[in-house]
Amino acid sequence: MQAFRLPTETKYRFQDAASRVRITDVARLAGCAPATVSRTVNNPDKVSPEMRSRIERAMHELGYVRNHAARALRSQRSHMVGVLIPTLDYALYARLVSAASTQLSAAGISTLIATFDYDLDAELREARLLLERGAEALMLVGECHRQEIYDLLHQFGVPFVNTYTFDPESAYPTAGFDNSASAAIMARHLVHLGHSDICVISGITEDNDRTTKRLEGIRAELARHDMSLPASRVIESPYSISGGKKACALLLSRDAPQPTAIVCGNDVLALGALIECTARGLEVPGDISVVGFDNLEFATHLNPPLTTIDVPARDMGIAAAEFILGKLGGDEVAKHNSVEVRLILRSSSAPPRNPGPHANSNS
Amino acid sequence: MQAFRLPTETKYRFQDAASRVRITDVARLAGCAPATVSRTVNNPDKVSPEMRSRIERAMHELGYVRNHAARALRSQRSHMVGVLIPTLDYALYARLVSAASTQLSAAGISTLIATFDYDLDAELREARLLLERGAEALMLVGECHRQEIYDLLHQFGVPFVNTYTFDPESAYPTAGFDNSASAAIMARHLVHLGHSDICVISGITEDNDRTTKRLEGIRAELARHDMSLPASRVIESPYSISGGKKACALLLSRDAPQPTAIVCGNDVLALGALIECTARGLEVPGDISVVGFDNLEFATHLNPPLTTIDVPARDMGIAAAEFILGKLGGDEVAKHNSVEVRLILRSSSAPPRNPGPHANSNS
DNA sequence: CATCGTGATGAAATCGATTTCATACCATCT
DNA sequence: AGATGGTATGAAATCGATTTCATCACGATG
Repeated sequence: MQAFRLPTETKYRFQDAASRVRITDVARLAGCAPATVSRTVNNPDKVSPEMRSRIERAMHELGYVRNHAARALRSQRSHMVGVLIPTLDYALYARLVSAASTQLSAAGISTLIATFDYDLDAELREARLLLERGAEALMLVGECHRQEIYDLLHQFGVPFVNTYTFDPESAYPTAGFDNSASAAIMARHLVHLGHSDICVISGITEDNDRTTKRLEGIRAELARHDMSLPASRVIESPYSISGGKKACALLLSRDAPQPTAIVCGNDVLALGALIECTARGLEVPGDISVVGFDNLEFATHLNPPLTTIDVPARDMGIAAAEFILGKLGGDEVAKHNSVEVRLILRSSSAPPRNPGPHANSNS
Repeated sequence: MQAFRLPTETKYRFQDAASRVRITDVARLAGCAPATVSRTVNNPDKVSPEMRSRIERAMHELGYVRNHAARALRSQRSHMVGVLIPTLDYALYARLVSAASTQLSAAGISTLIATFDYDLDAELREARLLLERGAEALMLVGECHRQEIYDLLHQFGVPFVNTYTFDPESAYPTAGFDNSASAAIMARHLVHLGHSDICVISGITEDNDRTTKRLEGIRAELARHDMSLPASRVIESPYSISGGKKACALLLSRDAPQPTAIVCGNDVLALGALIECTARGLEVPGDISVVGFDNLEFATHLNPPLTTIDVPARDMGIAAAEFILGKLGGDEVAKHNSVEVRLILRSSSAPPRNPGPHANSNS
């Protein structure tokens, strides 16, 4: 019985559909060798015009579509890059990926995406998977990754870039901004307004160099003005509105003197803090200033509008994509690329009722 | 033995890195045939325990990573699915993708992402690219696509699902909700409150079945109450705050009697409308009701909090992923899957000053 | 005791395009 | 005329894993 099983004809329609048009089919119809078809696809000017048009007609007639796996296997080029981000469920990350993906697509490169929800072990697993899938380069977020990721990247000889961070001193390419300096700008703003009792609601700093550096930046700036930031004035919270509310409540209910300003790790936390302050009958910015980070879309429309730091996620995505494209193209590319963050002054920050020693009229 | 390895040793480190460990290297070290290594990777229980552990040790020692292209070529399985969305720069799409990607990843499937910025021709190009890359299935948004996409999908025998829509009558699988019915719910809500002068700020309806259906749903519901929706009471606008403001300004400045309620295509437009109304000294909802769609995170925190329709994007992503996984696994799967939208009553909607004939106390 | 079935393994074919190398042709130059 | 070079094309090797088919050993069965 095996003997006469009619080859593929009688099998599932799956097979049927799967037996797609191959390059040899095109070659046969066009009356040439597969190599010539390949050339018209990849190096059109190496083929004579008549032959080319004949082949193009054949391709069109048969509805030929290249087989990527075969192509990738032989040419060792996958035309795909991997993007590895904590989550897509945060506007700036989504925008970063969006911009990068669009940029890459214009260069004929597809984007493989993977998220790891801030779990570095998951990140490692996904990285391995992306490399296995043949990603020619990787876009990461931040500098803090499992050492194995760096090892793998090295072993595979795959270029990559750490986004959301900028550090000319780093051994690894970066594309982003200096988290420490940016947070310091905000701290300085508050100090200049005359605040001396400053609290911080930070994002979770464990395994996260961006949040860690922002906190460091604030601490350093305060130290520069002879102010300290004791542990009791800092609370870490996941990036959520309710987290911001809870953290704010905790800070406000402590014995310590009431803070006159709260620096939040991002706008979402700031929104939570704002809500909590309002609920407690505190006026913002009259009784207390609240500032954020990221300049999310809603920040302008809050009541009061939120003072924050604008992070140009789109530019970052483009910069990262350009870096990767350059690397893949074998160009000389700057190892570190920065995008510009800006302090956005709105009305959620103002001088405290009793300005401190560093108060500054022009801030 | 070093002597033998001269070739690769002395080449560029790039080459070095590129000449990755292959299955034959593992086989050699483990003293078996490549086939056996392949089996331990893909069908561990077809290999004896001793052999398996020997091979696993060898793989680990050499840092073996499968070559996806070869694997895909031979097995005709890419373990990748494509996701084709208008933009990642909209919270619900990002969330949809995020959820789907996570779900797929858990099943060992990677996500290829492509965006087309609402340009159907770009969508077609990207679809072709995704299929060329070997996507085993496609996740689309809406039902309105170039016919060629459906043709290609058919030709390739690739399963797909249209998300963001639910229509048991559709010839193509859907995973989402009934846009028409959902918008009708909102219209009904306003009618029950007693509104009779209702305007609509719709998303762009060209090439977009979701926006088109929402508008139809509103129109149908109004008709059910003997109310019409003349063209002069509808403005289309891209999904942006400024678009919402402009559209709202236009509606309010027309000769027609002032509307008592504005239905917006999404929360972003509603926010714009809200801002415009406030700027004109209109009280919401006292003078005019404004309602949105999507229940974006900020909607609760607006002033006044926005009445809207909650769209469970995460559930949709999961449903779509499950559908695709089922299809790929050869399971029986329901062709159409719906997720539940809910009317979220907040304080941006209220009865008009002079309730119309359909006013209803319990709404 | 011959036979059969079963499970573990190996040898070799295979997936579909790219790429190297060879060839044929024609034009140009000495 | 002969040497040279460039261009268009074809034949065949190749990428690295999977899969089919064959083989072998071993225990069970009639």
